[in-house]
Amino acid sequence: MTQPQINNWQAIQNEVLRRIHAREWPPGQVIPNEVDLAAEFGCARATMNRALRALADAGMLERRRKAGTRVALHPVSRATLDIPVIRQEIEDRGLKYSYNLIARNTATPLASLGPAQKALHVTALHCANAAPYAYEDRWINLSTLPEAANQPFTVINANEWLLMHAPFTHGDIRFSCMAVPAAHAKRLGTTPGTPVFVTQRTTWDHARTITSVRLIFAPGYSIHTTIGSPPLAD
Amino acid sequence: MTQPQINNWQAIQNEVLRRIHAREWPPGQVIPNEVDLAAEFGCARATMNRALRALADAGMLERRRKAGTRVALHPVSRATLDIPVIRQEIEDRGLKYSYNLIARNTATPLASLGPAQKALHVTALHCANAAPYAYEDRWINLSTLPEAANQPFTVINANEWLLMHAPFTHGDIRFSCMAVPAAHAKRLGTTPGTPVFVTQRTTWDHARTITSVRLIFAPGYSIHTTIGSPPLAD
DNA sequence: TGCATTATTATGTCTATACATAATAACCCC
DNA sequence: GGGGTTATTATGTATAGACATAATAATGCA
Repeated sequence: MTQPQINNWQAIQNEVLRRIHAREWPPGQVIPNEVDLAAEFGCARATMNRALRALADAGMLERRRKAGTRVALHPVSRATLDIPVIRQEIEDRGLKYSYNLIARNTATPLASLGPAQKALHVTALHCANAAPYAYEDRWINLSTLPEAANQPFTVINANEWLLMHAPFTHGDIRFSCMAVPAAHAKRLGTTPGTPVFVTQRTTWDHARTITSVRLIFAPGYSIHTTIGSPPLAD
Repeated sequence: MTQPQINNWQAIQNEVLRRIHAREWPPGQVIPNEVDLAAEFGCARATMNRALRALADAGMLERRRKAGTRVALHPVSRATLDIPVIRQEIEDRGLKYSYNLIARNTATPLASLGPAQKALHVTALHCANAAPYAYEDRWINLSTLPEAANQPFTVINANEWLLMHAPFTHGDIRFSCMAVPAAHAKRLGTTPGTPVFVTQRTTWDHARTITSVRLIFAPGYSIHTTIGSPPLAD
């Protein structure tokens, strides 16, 4: 069984995937260990490890020390979705981006930023080809970012300014939908009650909140992504 | 500069992340090459490579041969979201899962499955604690999966049967929202026009479509995920 | 000057070896 | 037989060295 001599990890990954899809290794089954597989494929264990680890990262395999490697019972559909800067998202669609600040004032936020503290409240409208694209309702934590108080956010939007001046360590996103409130319907070029897509995002720099933003998208918005990738060889 | 002697890739990754967040390596900047960094950290190049590659996978760095490694200009928020089996999603929330088949018949699908072919059309309702959770509208490609024709889908739901009998190689998901159609409003325990979250998913086995499913969730549904992970050391 | 060819360079990957670590299996003693 | 200790095992990771590859920079020629 030292025949095939596949010695690049992607080819090995493909072969392992093939065996999983072909049910040679059905869900839940423990597959041979790295040493044996490396011998079978005629490669080093490190290479085998690379291939199997990548598949484990993708959710296709489950690995545990001593217990071995098994095919995931529920080949969990793990999708990675990139959340782009709004400008980029619009320009990638070949549309012209524009931005309008609606309001900007200092106040005490409700809850999203954590314990009550002074924050900057910014509302704005992002447009694509002059048509409403998304309404932004943002709170910026002034105790984390005092320099934000000097920013007008009239030309440079808060999203991009924050990315340049306050990179976050981690964040938290929620996707939902709601009936557009009467107050925002006209801005988004629609009528009150129309279903709209909403994303609510909070970002932190270590333990301190940076910003919490809600984006209400104009009707028709959707997010698209993929699971896995089409196999190269058919 | 051979002092620190950090020789595990995760510690190195953290240190690199620290430098990025601390703006020692601002966005867009090219960072030293692997050989130099390995020397600085007192580790092997392979270890340095592992750390930097992981960060590149996470979207924090951009790497190109010869050009070198640079800090991503837009630290693209790359979220990985797991799309679970509905039963699991419901049971994970501590609720009791139940399933009701609504209809099942053979017909020619519209477009989602590709060129017109015979398909099985299944509609069903997923419930959590007996309350409507999601309405499922699914087409199963019978030319790819003829054995699906013999499945009643009365007890075992199509989602789980397909996972067990027809693993997919890749797929495609779209998240959006809409006003619930009058035909489904009652089933979902709501009134026509209410905004509801919708996911449309198509999966393939190599070049052949397996199934295309639309899930209309009951009002209030949302998807939650995170970007990055809270730093260990604060 | 402009274009094609050739060096250079940083990342990408593979190898063989070694040790660390977590988890199970085996064992031994009471 | 039960419970705690030890051995075994598979993955996880680190290392040094080597070659592959892509992309840029330098060079040379018309």
